[in-house]
Amino acid sequence: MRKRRQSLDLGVLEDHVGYFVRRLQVWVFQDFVRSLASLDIRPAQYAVLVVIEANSGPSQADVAERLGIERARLVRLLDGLQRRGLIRRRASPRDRRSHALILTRRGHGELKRMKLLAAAHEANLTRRLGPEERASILASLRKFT
Amino acid sequence: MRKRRQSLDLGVLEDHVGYFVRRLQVWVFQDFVRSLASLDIRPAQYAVLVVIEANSGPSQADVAERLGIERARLVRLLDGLQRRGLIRRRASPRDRRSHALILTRRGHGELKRMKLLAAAHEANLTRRLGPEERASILASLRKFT
DNA sequence: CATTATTGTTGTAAACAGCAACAAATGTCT
DNA sequence: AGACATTTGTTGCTGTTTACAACAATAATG
Repeated sequence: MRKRRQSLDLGVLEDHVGYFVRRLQVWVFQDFVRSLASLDIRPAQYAVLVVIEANSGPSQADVAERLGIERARLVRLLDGLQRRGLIRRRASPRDRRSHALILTRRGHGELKRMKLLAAAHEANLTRRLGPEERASILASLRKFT
Repeated sequence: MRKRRQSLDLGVLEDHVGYFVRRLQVWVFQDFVRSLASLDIRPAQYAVLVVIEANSGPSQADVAERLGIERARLVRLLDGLQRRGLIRRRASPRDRRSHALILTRRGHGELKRMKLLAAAHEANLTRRLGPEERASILASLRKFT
């Protein structure tokens, strides 16, 4: 039998929001990755695709700012999505520096499947937290941003 | 004047707990790092020190499991703390494989100062969220683990 | 026009996470 | 007791994420 070992005391960590936020974040992240593994999509990629779909030809700077990721990182992230034929960088009509991001037809199709799996992931979380607790957390977190 | 640009639509991201958890986590992490920058301590290091203080001579495996970090990563993290004279790896009396982790006198002193700065960071968050909202989030997140 | 700011991009470094392997020590089972 | 499996701390390697600095092209501003 395994050696019995009671859980350690967290000390003042018990009063730090950051500690628990991180624990939940890790769990959510891992479950999301697992849930979308068959499509080989990670959370950041999913977020970018969703935001591109929900807006008409946003620029890279727009997307980066809205999602709170660095412009430099978004560049390489989009490179990957473009290589896979999910998005296109169209020339912007009014600003020759910037790109208007759009989903390809294939991108739309894939995103549709991603959303199904993402919803399943969200259901996992609901099962783990209980529906009202999840709604409560969601409402509280929304107020933050 | 800056080009006026209204915020992009988040689309279905609005219904994903993970998205908002990440946003909060990033904010908390950055504010924590900034708050403890003068002591050159990062969140993971702080958590380890707190847990060592709150328990009597825990093993590395204990701490790693409790904090959800990998044993391998904890090794290098402890190397750094030991080099700075904050902790010691005492020989465990009952198991010659494992170490009993303890704070040095200096570790105790430094941790005391860290706690003050960490409390200030927590106050930042409270100011940002409001006291009752923070309490609500903390309670909800605690239930998760 | 001259200057300043923004956009996309590349490069680089650090932190962080995951996996595999290993020797030493302990536990388990017959 | 001895054979076998497991645990502990450790090292190495591979990506991923984050941060920061620089740059050319273009746009905005005085």
